[in-house]
This record gives sequence, C-alpha cells and structure tokens, in this order.
Amino acid sequence: MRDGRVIELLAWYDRHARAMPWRVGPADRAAGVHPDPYRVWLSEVMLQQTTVAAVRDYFRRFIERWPDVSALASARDEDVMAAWAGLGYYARARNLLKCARAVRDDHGGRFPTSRAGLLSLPGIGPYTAAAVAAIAFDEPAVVVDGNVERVMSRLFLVETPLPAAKPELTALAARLTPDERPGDYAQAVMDLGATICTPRSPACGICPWNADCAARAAGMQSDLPRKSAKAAKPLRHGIAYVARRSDGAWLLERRPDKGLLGGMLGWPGADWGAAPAEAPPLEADWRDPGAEVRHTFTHFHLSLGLRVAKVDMDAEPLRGFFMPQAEFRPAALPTVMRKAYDLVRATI
DNA sequence: GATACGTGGCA
DNA sequence: TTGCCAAGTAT
Repeated sequence: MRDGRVIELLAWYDRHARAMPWRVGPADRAAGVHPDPYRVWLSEVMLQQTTVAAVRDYFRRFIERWPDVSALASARDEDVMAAWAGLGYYARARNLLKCARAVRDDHGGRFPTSRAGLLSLPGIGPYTAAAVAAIAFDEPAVVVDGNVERVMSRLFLVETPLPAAKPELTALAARLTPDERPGDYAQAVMDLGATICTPRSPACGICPWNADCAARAAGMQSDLPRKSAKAAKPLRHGIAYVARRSDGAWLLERRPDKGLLGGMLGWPGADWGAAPAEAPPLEADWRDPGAEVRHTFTHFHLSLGLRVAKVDMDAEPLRGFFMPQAEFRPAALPTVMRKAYDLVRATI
C-alpha cells in the first residue's frame, strides 16, 4: 500500500531525521548502508522507557567497550551492571547479557532476522522485536511505542484510554506501515512523536500530517491519548548502612537478581517498608549523620535514613563484602545508592 | 489486565 | 514541590 500520508512522512523524515549514534540516516540508508543489528538492538533496549538524551553516552560507552555481540556475551556480569548503573530498569541489563549469550550459544552469533525470532529472546518484547526487524532487517513489522500510540490516537481521534486502546492503535498503525522503507518509516513516526506530536503543546503548525489529523480538526490534540488514572505512590522508609574500613574499603552488598535494583551493588540494610527497620550488617559504633535520601521509584517514594561507621581491619560483616577503595566507583551504584554515598562521603 | 520495575527533565 | 512523562518487558 502506498498511502499518501506515508510518502509525506518519509519526505519529512528525509529532511528532518535526527542524527543519533546508532542510526543510519535516510541518505546513507538510501545509498545502501545497512544498520548493524547489534547496535540497533542495544539502542532499542536502552531506549525502553528512557529518553534519547539519557541513552547517548551509555550507548557510546557500551559500543566502545563491547563493540559486537560476541564481546558483550563474554563480558563479566558485574562489569555490565556497573556500566548500566544510573540508567534504570536494571532487568534490562540482566536480560541484555542473557540475550547476547543466547545469540552466541543458540543462534551462531547472529541475531534472528525476523520479528518472530527476535521475540523469543530475553528482554525483547513486541516493540523491540518489531523495531529491530524493521530497522535492521527491512521487515514491514508494525512498530508501536509510546510515540506511535500518541500519534495514532490523534491522527484517528481514538478516545479509548490507554492501555485498553493498545490493540486498536496497533491495528491503525498496521494499516499505515509500508512494505518499503519500513525501518525509516518506524523511525519517522517516532521522530514525529518526539519532536512535533509531543505529549504537551504539539506543534501542529509544522506537522506533515496536520491536514489529515482528526484530533486537530476537532481541537482535541492536547487531550489525546487519554490514559487510565494511575495509583498514588505510597511512602516507604528504610535505612542504609555505610561502613568504611580503616584501609578505605567500603562495605557493599550485591542485591539478588530478582526485584528492585536486582543484580546491582548497594549499601546493606533491611527491606524498605512502612517504617524504617534497623538491620546493621556488622557490629560497630553506628552514627546517624542526620540526613536522609529522598528518592522516587516507579511505584513508591522512599525516605532512606543513614548510618555510618568506621571499622577496624578485623571487622567481620554479617552481610556483604568489603570492596577495596581502589575498586570502588560511585558511578557503578544505582542512583539511590549513589545519593546515599554523596551524603556521607564528606563525613566518613 | 494489573503490577513491578529507575531515572532525570520539565511545567 | 509535585506529578507527569520517555523508543517496554516480564510475570
């Protein structure tokens, strides 16, 4: 199907595509340059629920350190988790390694080239499978992310709230998805959503689809897509124990793979709950610095109290391990733990 | 279908 | 300051 709207959008993309470290621009793509599936996959995983601005430097560091899927598959878990620290949604990093190793062990070192094949890999869901298939392998897969949902809901004036509207929006997106240039088309809709058809104050005046947009015709573009109300975030409390040995080593623990901050380093402490629970990881003269970390996760606010202690070389922790000062990098901590470090570093 | 899962930017 | 939001996936 050669829809006039698709031709208009691709022409807009040819002029306005954003340059990104993982992207092959429309001019190079037309000249026969093919994107590297590894880079496309890595960028798409990093971009899940994450802004382009936040991803750029992480992507560059990953590519510099692990230039292909084989290198990543051979990486140490702790190095990948440390490199991911600060980007959030750490299950993505654990699944990234699982996926790289599955590609190496079960697929001869090459990514599956179809949406269906990609979908079977860890950390690759409907969106990422379609995006990689379309961008890296020219499959006319239907790519539906938050941008596409917003654009389709406006273009066709869909008033059903998300997430219930997802099947309807996917069907509408499927009607527009072209057999030619499916990768450029997918990136074009996402660029449109990111730069023009934005959540607030969409720039309809310069939109290549403004003449076709039902929501704009009805003056409803800023009211769509509708979304179901979200639950309020409860406030949880906890205590982080920061101990430093006389040789400068820090007492840290590796969090279990499942659950919040899974697989990441952190300061020992009890689970966070309705009230702060005391759970010192070793016997020491714990001092309360009188500061707290405030942090908001996806589904709760956290008030994290602090305890600090200086301990001798013979200290034996009940939990965790002492990481030598030379190996300790605050940047390898998830943000909430790095905030705790920032508050106590001057006092210990 | 509902819930768990991070973080930083912006109005 | 608070709430919303960003190229979702797993269970």
